[in-house]
Amino acid sequence: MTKVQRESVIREALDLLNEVGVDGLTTRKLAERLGVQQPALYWHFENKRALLDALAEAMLAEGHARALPKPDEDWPTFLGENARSFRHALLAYRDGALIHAGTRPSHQQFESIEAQLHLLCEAGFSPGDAAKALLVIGHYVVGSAIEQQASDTDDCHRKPEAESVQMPPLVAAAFEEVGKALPDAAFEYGLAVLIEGLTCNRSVRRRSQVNRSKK
Amino acid sequence: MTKVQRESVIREALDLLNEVGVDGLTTRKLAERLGVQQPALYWHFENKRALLDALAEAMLAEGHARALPKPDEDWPTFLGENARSFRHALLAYRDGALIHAGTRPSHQQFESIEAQLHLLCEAGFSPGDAAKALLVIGHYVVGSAIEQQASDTDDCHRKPEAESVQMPPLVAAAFEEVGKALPDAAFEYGLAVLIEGLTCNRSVRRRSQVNRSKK
DNA sequence: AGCATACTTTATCAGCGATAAGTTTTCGAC
DNA sequence: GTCGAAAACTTATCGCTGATAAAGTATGCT
Repeated sequence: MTKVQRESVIREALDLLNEVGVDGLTTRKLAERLGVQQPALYWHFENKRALLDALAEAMLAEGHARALPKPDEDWPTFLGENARSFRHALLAYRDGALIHAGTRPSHQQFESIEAQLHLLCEAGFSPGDAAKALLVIGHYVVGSAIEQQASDTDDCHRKPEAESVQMPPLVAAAFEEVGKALPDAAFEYGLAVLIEGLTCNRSVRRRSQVNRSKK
Repeated sequence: MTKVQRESVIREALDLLNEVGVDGLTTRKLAERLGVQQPALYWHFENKRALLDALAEAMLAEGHARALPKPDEDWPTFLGENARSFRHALLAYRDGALIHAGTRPSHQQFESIEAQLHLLCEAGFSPGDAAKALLVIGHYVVGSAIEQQASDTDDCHRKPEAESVQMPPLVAAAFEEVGKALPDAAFEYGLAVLIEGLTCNRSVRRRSQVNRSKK
């Protein structure tokens, strides 16, 4: 079966990714792991971008468990759980967020998006607002995951103690308070802010819709 | 003066970036433009990453006008203007957001951050919450800019009419409503949601702080 | 047996970032 | 003015990358 080979390529690529990062993920290293010559990969994937797209899709399929709302879930908790699940999938592999960025939603994801839009529209969102809400949360998750993974990779190549000296007082205090916590704390803070903003926005919009409907 | 040359390299690199994108931005093409041999660039920049970092810094210096709050600006409008200005700077050059991502704040930016934190702390934010708020908005701006520029680059290589056929109804309706508007509409929506969430969150936190202070 | 399809190999390409070592330019001190 | 050092650039070359062409091998259907 051809599918078996293709999926084993993806598995090995994800493993390799975690060891060397996206810059070190070369077709030759991957081929060597698979006990195969490098051009053999081009039978299964048109080019490297197609391979990376497949990796992004596999990461989501593997780690993004909460793509669909549970039976009687209200929309704010679903949006939160969905964002956490999405983020978890992106962070599960080195440079995962970067690889995901720039990937268009695959056709099999359409049904998940449909269900998500359905949930929001039943709560009073217009289709456009619902789509924007999903987009906004997605952008936030991707943005914070990218920056977190970027700073994970960075770390060493900077003067270790020289920075604290020339830091202004509030920056230093903020570093103190937020630098000790896990980066998840900042993410959760932003996620709560976003969802709270959506609920506020929703009630405002409903009111103005009522006003507007009187004409 | 050595600075003159270095800055002219950056200028030409930014021009070239807009023509060919970050993947096409090679040291050879850049050197050719400058009427110089390729290794000459390594006199001014240690490696390509250093050049890209300089580009990111130059982009902000050039386009990010609202890094500091105006004299009597209230914090929600400043955060909005600041985010718009930041986004504008990232979008001014092709793949600008991607180049910016993974760049640590340069030391000259510290004073801007200090002023921003100051504004928020005077409004009642704790230093940690203020830092988280700035981080969150920054992540959102970067995330949406990256995805917007990624889809700008994409465009052509997909079946043009086949997609609308197999789209579920709500996805299609959302595409209709949000696809026609400029991508700025979605960004502005999210920005408003974020800031509204911050104001709500602020008042809640103040109340609970009052409660807690009674002990 | 024969033949097409699926898969892999060998050989090779142009292009990339980077380094080493030598050459020219610039410019201030004397 | 010239001389020497530092700055700026060139020539030559390296190892590695993604990618293609063409030839080879296995598999399985008729």
